[in-house]
Amino acid sequence: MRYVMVQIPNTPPPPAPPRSVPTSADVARLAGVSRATVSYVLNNTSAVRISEPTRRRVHAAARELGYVPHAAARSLRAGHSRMVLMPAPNFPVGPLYSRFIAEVQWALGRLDYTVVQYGTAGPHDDEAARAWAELRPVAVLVPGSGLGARGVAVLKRSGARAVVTLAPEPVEGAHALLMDHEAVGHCAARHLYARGRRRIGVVMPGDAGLELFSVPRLAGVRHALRGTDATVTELPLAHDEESAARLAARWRGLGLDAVFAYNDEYAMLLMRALQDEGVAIPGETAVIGADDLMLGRLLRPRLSTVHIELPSGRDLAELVDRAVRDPATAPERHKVLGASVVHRDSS
Amino acid sequence: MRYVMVQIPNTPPPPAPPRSVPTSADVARLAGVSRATVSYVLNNTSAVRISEPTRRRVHAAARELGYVPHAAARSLRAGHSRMVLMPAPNFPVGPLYSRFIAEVQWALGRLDYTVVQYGTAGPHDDEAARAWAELRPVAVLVPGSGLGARGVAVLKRSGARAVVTLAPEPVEGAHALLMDHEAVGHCAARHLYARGRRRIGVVMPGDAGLELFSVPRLAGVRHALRGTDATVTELPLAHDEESAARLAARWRGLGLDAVFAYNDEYAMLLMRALQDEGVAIPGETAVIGADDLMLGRLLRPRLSTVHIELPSGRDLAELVDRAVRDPATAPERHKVLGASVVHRDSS
DNA sequence: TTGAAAGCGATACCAG
DNA sequence: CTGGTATCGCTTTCAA
Repeated sequence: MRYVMVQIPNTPPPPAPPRSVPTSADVARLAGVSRATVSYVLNNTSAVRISEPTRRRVHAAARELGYVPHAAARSLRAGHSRMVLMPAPNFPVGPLYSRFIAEVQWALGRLDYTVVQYGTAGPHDDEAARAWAELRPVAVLVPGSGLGARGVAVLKRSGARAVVTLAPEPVEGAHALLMDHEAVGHCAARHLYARGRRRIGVVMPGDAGLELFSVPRLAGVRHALRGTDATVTELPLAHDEESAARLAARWRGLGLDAVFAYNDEYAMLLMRALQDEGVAIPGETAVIGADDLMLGRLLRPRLSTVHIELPSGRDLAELVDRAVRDPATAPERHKVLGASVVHRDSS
Repeated sequence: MRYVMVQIPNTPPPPAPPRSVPTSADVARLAGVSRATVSYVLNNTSAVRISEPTRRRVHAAARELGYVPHAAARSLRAGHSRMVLMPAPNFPVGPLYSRFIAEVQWALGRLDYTVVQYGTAGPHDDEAARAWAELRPVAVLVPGSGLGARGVAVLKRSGARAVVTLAPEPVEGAHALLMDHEAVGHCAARHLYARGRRRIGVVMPGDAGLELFSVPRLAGVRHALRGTDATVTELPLAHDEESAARLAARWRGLGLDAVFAYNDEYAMLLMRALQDEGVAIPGETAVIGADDLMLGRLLRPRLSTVHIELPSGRDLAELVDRAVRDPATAPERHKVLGASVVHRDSS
């Protein structure tokens, strides 16, 4: 059963034929002054003093016409804009990440930048970079790691004074906020090892786009356990019940005594399937998630997790601002991901 | 403990001094042709035939300089753009909604529109509308209900050929996708009533921005139960454990035999608190959520929920396209929210 | 087939 | 204090 776009009858008559969009010339005409004067008045230009009556007439005319300046024309003339371009991430974003993004936007707004989300970051950002560059943003903030040195060069050549990537690996020529997801896996693995677990599973989510994080997390696990007697087993898992049930059904055969479930959502999915299968948690198998979501505290047993700390939006905004003001400085590299275990009852 | 912006040393030397941004004039000069010819070649203008050797020279020059056209200049000249502006929603979006948004973007992209997210929709959209209008979008897609007739007028006067709102209530002059959240509450209430429940609680989330949905959902519940012997009790609830525990502690005193928990996340929160308090579900109290998230199926008892159906992104994109092509038509109003109960074990 | 030139809307210099 | 005017980068007639 689908309910889609059921049109309901509407009353209002077709609107009046649209007048053409008013320009500063229209305002000038109506106010009986020149376009220059209009510009001075509406921008409060301090270098020039305009008489009060004139100002009034200009403002009145602008209001009457519903005049709104044309951003493109303005920035064309000015030769620059304060637009920060941020392509939408192409991976499913959790509450953590989306809060971070919102914070960044807000902080950049405070610094008088205009944040614009255009298009989607993805595996082919070097091509997409051309499209982004057409907008002549003063800075570009790219989540994920689809952008290479070529893309950065395109953006810089077309006037971007700062390119910042948010990804596990830095990119030549761009500032980098290094989201070190290895640390997450490292943390989780050390915790499980310390609790006496030796045969450790690592969930690899099926969700497209998540490899960006899951692969480094796995690497972190491997790294933490190198040289110990522990084993690491990859466990592909799609985000649905059937997949979880299948995995749980062959669980005992795997002989694992612990699992790092990628994040809290996958942990919940897997934990439920294991419990349905009669696997005792944490007795038979310890489970740890990541992201420290609310839902982990609501599960029974309460879910152990890796708490992830992202930088404040303000910090990132200030990095962008610094870079814009002084584009000549070498790209900064910041490690911005803090990971720490929150031990609860599932491990 | 906070890990924030730990700078790590970096090797690369400061980049070469940035040349100024190449324009089509530079390309023309390098190719030894006029700017007009450059434009013809790069835009594949069919009205004019350019010799193959010339085309080659132009393309080569463009590539060598890393030329990227200036979108603002182009649309200034053209007198219009294909930008669809979509302010980001100012309420916390669930997976349902964000998938819808992504779909819309994709579908509009297919129709050759450029979707740009700029700023945030909010309670003061009539003021924000001015800022949006500066970008001269050909269409504006506004989630939430902060935009009034005034804001719509501003946008239209500055050239927007279509304004579409996604909200419970229509706005004068704008096309409307009516998200009828009353239907959600209505559905839930009828279900609970049919299952013999009479003293019905309705969770009102504390999350800012959610009143947009919670108020209509409550109204839907009230409406469904009007004229029956059932009672409706509002239950304010913040999205944290303490708040849930407090509510659960006074639960028996409330004497409710059912609760519509706003959505699945709040339902999970409340259900856990009730279970911790020893309240039997569904025996003593029935619980129903909304949004039909995965997590509902993972809870025990499995969570009953209201499944919500949003229109396809393609449909919305086509509405926008229609409106842009023929702005004279009266605003369309569409009911776009389908609601149906998914009965599981919690009710 | 190519080039010269007008003009989109806003701003900032320089005269008056 | 205010008005003419050149200019930003690009497209598109109109002529050659």
